[in-house]
Amino acid sequence: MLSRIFRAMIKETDTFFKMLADNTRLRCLMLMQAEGELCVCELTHALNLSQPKISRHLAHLREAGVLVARRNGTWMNYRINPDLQAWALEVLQTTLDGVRQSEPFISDSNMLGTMANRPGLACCA
Amino acid sequence: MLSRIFRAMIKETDTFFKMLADNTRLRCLMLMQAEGELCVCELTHALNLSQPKISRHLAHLREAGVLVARRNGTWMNYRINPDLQAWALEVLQTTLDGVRQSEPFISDSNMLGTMANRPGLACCA
DNA sequence: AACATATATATGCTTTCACGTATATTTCGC
DNA sequence: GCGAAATATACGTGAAAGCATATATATGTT
Repeated sequence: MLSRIFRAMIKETDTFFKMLADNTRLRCLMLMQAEGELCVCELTHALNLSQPKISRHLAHLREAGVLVARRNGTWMNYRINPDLQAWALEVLQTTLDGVRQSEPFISDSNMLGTMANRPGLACCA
Repeated sequence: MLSRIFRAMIKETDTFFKMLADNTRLRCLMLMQAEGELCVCELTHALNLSQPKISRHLAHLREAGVLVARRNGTWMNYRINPDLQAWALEVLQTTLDGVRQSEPFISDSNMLGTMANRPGLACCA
């Protein structure tokens, strides 16, 4: 079985860090690193920012290869690209461990946790 | 002995990544992570870039708390701030491990290695 | 003090990037 | 097909950031 041979190569190393160099994008990434797949409305709610703003940043992250997207009905689910270079994935995890106990991660995480009608967590489950 | 209690706190997490988000700065940082302390002329030679360009980026890195500087005669030696948060130091090491076998790190490292009259490595040692 | 070396800063310019608002697109249920 | 919900994009604007060139500062030597 010739499974994934090619990793999602980010052209330049600094491109990866450019994606982490914006607070909105970083908050989104940290939430996804912690929670896995999230949709636009969950991120919009958690960060309390406008939908276009979130959507545009997610598009950037996707174009850069940092995120992958999966459509589920009207929802678009984004998650960190599992085919990123190993060192890049490790950087994300290390960063999460570093910010886990501090703002804005705590608030974002709480907002997400208390969100009503999350698409993934069906109301009737 | 009340040694270092306070770590060099970077105000915002994304500020740290902004510093890594420029190719010139990243190349400098990777060299310093690998080699330790380096002076401006060594970096200028290794990256083959203009002195003002290197100097300005080092100043940015210093202002952001990512680097510390030490004067030695006419030379200014820069090194990665050892008081950075642990996760930030780990990110730098992980990144170095990730780029060690690829360009531009290989070339930069070679250029540094073959540089004549390096200030640190005295000619008469 | 004059000079050379190493480094830092200033200036003017161009590009990149993030933003808010408005609008378009996609999908689903009817 | 139509309306509603979720998401994406377009447009105009302002701020930030990088660059090259020129120049200033600091240190050591004579």
